[in-house]
Amino acid sequence: MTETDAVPPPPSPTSSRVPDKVSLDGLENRWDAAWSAQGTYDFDRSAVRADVYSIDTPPPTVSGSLHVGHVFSYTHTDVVARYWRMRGKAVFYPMGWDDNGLPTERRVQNYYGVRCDPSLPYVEGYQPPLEGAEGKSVKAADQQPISRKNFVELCERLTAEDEKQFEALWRHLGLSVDWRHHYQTIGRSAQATAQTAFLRNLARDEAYQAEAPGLWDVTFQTAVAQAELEARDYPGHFHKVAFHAPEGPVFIETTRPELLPACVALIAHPDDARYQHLFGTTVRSPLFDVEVPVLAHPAAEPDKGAGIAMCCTFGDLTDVQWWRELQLPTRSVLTRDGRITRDVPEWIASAPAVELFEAIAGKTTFSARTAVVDALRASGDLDGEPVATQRKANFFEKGDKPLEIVTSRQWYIRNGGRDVELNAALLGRGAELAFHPEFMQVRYENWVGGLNGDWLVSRQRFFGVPIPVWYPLDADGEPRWDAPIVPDEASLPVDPSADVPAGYTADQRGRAGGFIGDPDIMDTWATSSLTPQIAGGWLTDPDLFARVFPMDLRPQGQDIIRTWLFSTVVRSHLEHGSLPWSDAAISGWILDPDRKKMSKSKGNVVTPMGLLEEHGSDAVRYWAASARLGTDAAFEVGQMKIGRRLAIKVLNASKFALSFAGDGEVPLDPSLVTEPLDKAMLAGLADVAEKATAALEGYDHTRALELTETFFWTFCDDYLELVKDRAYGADAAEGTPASPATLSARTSLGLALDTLLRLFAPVIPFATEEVWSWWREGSIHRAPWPVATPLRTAAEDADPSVLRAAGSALAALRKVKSEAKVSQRTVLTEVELAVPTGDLVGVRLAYDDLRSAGRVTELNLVADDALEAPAVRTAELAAS
RNA sequence: GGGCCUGUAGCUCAGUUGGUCAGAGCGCCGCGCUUACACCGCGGAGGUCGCCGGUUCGAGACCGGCCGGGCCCA
Repeated sequence: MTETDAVPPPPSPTSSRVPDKVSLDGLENRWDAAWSAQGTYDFDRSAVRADVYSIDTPPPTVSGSLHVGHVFSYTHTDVVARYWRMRGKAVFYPMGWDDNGLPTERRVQNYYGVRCDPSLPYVEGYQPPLEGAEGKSVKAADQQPISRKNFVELCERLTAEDEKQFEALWRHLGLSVDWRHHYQTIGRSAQATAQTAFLRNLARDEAYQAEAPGLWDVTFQTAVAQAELEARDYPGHFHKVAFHAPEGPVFIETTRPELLPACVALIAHPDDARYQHLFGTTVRSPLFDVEVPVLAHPAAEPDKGAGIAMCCTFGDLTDVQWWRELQLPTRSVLTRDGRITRDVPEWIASAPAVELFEAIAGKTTFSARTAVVDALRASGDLDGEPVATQRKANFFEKGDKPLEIVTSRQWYIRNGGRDVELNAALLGRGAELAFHPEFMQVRYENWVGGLNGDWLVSRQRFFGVPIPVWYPLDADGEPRWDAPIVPDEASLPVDPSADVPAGYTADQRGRAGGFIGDPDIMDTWATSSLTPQIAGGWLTDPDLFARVFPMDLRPQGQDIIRTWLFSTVVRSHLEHGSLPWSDAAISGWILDPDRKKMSKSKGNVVTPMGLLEEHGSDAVRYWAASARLGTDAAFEVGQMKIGRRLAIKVLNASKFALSFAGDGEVPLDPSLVTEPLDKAMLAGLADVAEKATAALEGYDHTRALELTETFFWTFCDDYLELVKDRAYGADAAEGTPASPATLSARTSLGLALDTLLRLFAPVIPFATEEVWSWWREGSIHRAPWPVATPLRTAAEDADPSVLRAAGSALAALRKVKSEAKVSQRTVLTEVELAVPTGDLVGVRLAYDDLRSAGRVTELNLVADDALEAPAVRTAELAAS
C-alpha cells in the first residue's frame, strides 16, 4: 500500500472509561432515551435522492397484538436500516399503524358497546355506554347505534392507546425508526391520499363501478376481493338429482341442491361423448319445473361426479364464468344475508313449484337445503342418498361461513385481471423488482398471472376511508350511479355520508332532485397500497416525496405478496408510472417447535415485551437476524440465549481489550502494528469486513453476522489468549514505556474492536453502543461502516492463516492439560510439538506468544506432514 | 392436479460457481474457580448429507424419478 492518500487518517487515540462491572441490564431504556434525545435516527431531509435510503415500513395492525413474528421481521428491516445508515445514507425509516378496517371495528364494538349505523347523525361530545369491555363480546342488540363519524372517533381513540404500546415495544426492541415520521392508515392524511389516488384513478378510467356477481360474506355483509379469499375444506354431500328430458332423466350431482330454483343450464364438457346428444336440447328441472338448456363448456370436468353440472346463478365462480361466457339469464334466489329470497321469482310458475318455494323463502341456505332434499326424495328425483364429501369452499379470510355470490354494484380498480396489456405491464414491474430472496418473485408472477378480475375496492363497512363520491337523485329519487359527483382534491378527505357536495345543500340529502353519498368505504388495501405515498408526503410535502420516492425497500411477509405488495405496485404503476421501490425483502414465518405456523393464540402466550425483557433485546434480535430472508424460522429460545451470550461477550472482551491501555489512550495508528500474529489477525478481519459488506449489500444479513461472529469467537478464544501477556506489557519493567511488541498488541486490539463493534452494530445495537460509549465519541450507529483499508494498511501482506495455525497449536497444548485433568494455568516445562509443515511458518511467527499463552518453559517444534493439525509429542507437566 | 420452497450430527441450521465440505452452535460426556467473562473457559464423542438411478476423473451440491414436510394456486 503506497498511496497514502487512499488511507483515511487514523482516528485520534481515545481514552477509555470502562466501567468496573459490565452488564446488559437496562441498556434498552438508557440507549433508547439517548438516541431519542440526540436525534440519532432523524432523517436528514436535506439529502438528495441518491444519498437517501428509504424504507416503506409495513404498518402493523394495531387492533391485533404484536407477536414474535413481528419482532422477527421488523428486526430484519432494522438491520438493513442500520447498515445503510452507517454506509452514510440518510435513512428514511418511518413507522405507520394500520388501524383502518374490520379488526378495529370489531374491537371497538366490544370495547365501547357500540355499533355503527351510517344513517344516524353525528353527536357532539358523545360518550359510549362502556369503556374497556375488553375480551367480552357485546351482543349486537345491546350495542348502541351511533353515526359513522362517532364510530370512527372511537376507533381513533382506542387505536391511539394501542399505538403507544406498540411504539414502546419497537423502541425497546431498538428499531431505528425516525418517530417524527409516523402515520395511521385511518389518519386524515392517509384518507386524503387514498381518496385523491382513487379520484385520479377514476378520472383516468382506472376505477369504475359495475353491477356484477361477486363474492359476498354473509356474516359481515360485504363484498370481498379475490385477494382476500381463502380456500378451505368444507364438509358437504353430493346429491344425485334427476333433470327431466323427453327420453328420460339426466342425472347431475350437486353439493348445493337448495340452488335448484336458481338453475339456468346444465353444462358438460364439449368432448364428453355421454352428452353429445343432449347439447342444444332442453331439460326441465325437478320440483321447480323450469326449462333449461344443456350446453357445452370446457370448464366442465368430465371426471367429476356425473360429468354434467347444473349452472346456478350463483353457486360458485365457475357458475359466474358460464353465466358470463354463455350469456345465461340471471335467476338469483339468495339475498345479502345469505337467505333465500322472500318473494317467489317470476320464472317459477307451476303451482307445486310455487308452493315449495314459499316453503323455503326466507330460510338460510342450510335449512332450505334440507327442505329441497326432502322434496326431491318425495318426488323420486333424488337418486340414492347423499354421499358425504369434503369440498373446497371459498371463505373470506376473516370469516367463518362460506362465501356466497351476490350481484351488487361495486367499485373496481383495474389491476390487470381483465386486461392483457395491463397484466403484462404489471408482470413487467414484478420482473423489474428485486426480490430477496429471488424465488419470491415467482409468487408475484403466479398471482398476477392467475387474476380473474379487477380489484374490487368497495366494502360495505364503516371504519375505513369512504369512497369519495355522491350521486345525484333524479326526479323519482333514484340515484344516478353513472353520474357520480366528485369533490375537489383540495377538500379531501371527505365523508360523503356527512359532507355535502358542491352545489347542493344539506337538506337535499336523500331527496328527489338532491343527492346521496356513496355509502361504502374502501378496502383496507386501497389505503395501505399507498403507504409509500402516505409516508413520503406525496400530497403534503412534495419536497420530501422527491427525496424518498420511489423508495428503496419494501420489507414484508410472504403471505401478503398478493395483497399488499401487488396492490402497491398497481397504484404506483398507475399513478407514477414506476415501481414504488427497487427492492422487496420478504421475511419467512415463525414456526413453533412443532413446525407449525405460530398462531396468534400461541404468540400471545409469549408476549414480545416479555421476551425482550427476559432475554434482552440484543439477544432476541440476534435470534431474528440469524434467520435468512424468506426462510421460516423456529421460535427458539436457545438461539436467544446464544445471542445474549454474544452480547455479554462483546462487553467483556471489549472491557478486556481496552483495559491494557490503563487510563491512557487506546492506540489506533496502523503503523504501530509490527508483530506478525497481530498483522495476521487484522488481515483476517479485513477479509471479514469485505465479505460481510458484500453480504449486506445483497440483503444477506445472516451471512454477514455469521462471518463476524465466527471471527469474533476466534478473536476471543485464540488471539486474545495468545497476546494477553504481551498486551499487558510483561516484558517492560514497572514505569518504563511499553515496548513496540506491546504497543503492537494494544493497537491491534483497538483496531479489531473498532471494526468488530461496527460490524455487529446493526444486529446488537445496545451492547455495541454501550461499548462504543466507553472510548469513542458519538453514536456507533452514526459511525461509518467499517472498511478493510486501515486493517490492510496495518496488516500489509500478512497471511491470515498464521492466526489459525497458532490457534491450533495452542489447542494442542490445551488438550494435553485437559487430558491430564489439570488447570490450564499449569506450567509445561518441556514440550515437543509436532506441526504440519504448512503450519510451521505460522507457528514459528507466533512462537513467543504461543509459549507464553501455553505456559511452556521449553517449546520444541518439529515438522510432521502426516498430521492434519499440530499435536503434542511429549510434554512435561510442572508439579502443581 | 399445477407452481414454489424444503429434507445435512439428538436439536436449530451453514455448506456461494461440483474438487480437504462432511461443518457451526446448542445439547451430551469429561475437565478446569485461568486477575475480561462461571450468563465462563478447555477438551471430547456424534452424520452411508431422505431414497434410487444418471452426468462426471470427482456430487449434500448438477439432471431424472420416488418418498416426506411446508406454502400458494386450481
